[in-house]
Amino acid sequence: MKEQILELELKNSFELPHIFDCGQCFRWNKQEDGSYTGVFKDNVLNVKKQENIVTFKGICNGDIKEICREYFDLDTDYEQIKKVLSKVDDNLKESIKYGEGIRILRQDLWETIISFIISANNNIPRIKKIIERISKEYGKKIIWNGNEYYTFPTAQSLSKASVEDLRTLGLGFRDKRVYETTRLILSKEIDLEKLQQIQNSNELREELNKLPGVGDKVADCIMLFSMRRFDVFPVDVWVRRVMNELYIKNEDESKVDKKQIRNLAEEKYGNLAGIAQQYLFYWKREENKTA
DNA sequence: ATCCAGGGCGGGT
DNA sequence: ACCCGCCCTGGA
Repeated sequence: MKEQILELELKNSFELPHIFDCGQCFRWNKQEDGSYTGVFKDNVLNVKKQENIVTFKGICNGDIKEICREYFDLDTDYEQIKKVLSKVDDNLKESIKYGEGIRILRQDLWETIISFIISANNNIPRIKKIIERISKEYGKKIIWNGNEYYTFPTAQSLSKASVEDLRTLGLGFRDKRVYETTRLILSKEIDLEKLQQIQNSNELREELNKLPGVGDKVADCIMLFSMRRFDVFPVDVWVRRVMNELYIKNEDESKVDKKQIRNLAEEKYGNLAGIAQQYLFYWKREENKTA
């Protein structure tokens, strides 16, 4: 396939570090020039922003313009979303100022399910390494600019991996979860097409919970990052920390109930809770990095 | 060396 | 319903 290039003027609500470091994706890597290169579906792309001009360049399976429009969710008006969320309170307003260029990518459902099963009780560098190894072993190779990239494997392809194979790739105790989830999806015992049609988020979460390795937090990440469910509010340790600091103020943070946090988020942020979560997560997380 | 990292599971009340 | 200990691995 041939390289394609797309240039767009994107003034607001599009900042690469905000998009790629807010916790939603694992396969985008920062380059020396500040641009990011990543693999999604059958595409390899480099994205660079200079002034207000964003340049997308790479190998695309289809029209780069359409692919980027969808993946980067360019038809959604984040200025409007931020305007609404800024009115909630000063805390959220502050977090939005910090991560004003965040966008929720439209990621592949299957890849997101497996990726977040791997994320359980794990750290980001290792999560990324494991996903790269899985892709290298079971994905499809794409060569671009003399470099090798690997697509995330299909369920069909990943099903060739035994539990032992997965253990060898470093998944640890998550090996069985990935193995069994792959089978449930491949056999359509859990039918991903049908999942998309479930409107009610609580109902959808219960369905996702049937997959081994998918509890409430992972299910919420799947819904937010690959199913456009902006109403869900994934509660991980960082979000629990920031919500406790801002609102709950319990002296023992570990005692704060996750359900209490979800209810609070729904009450405050409504059907935009998931986007609020991204601003809060990025804010707290980056603050911690520099501390 | 010991602990922990973007949880989930299974076995207890 | 809650509660708790345990789970692979590797980097600090």
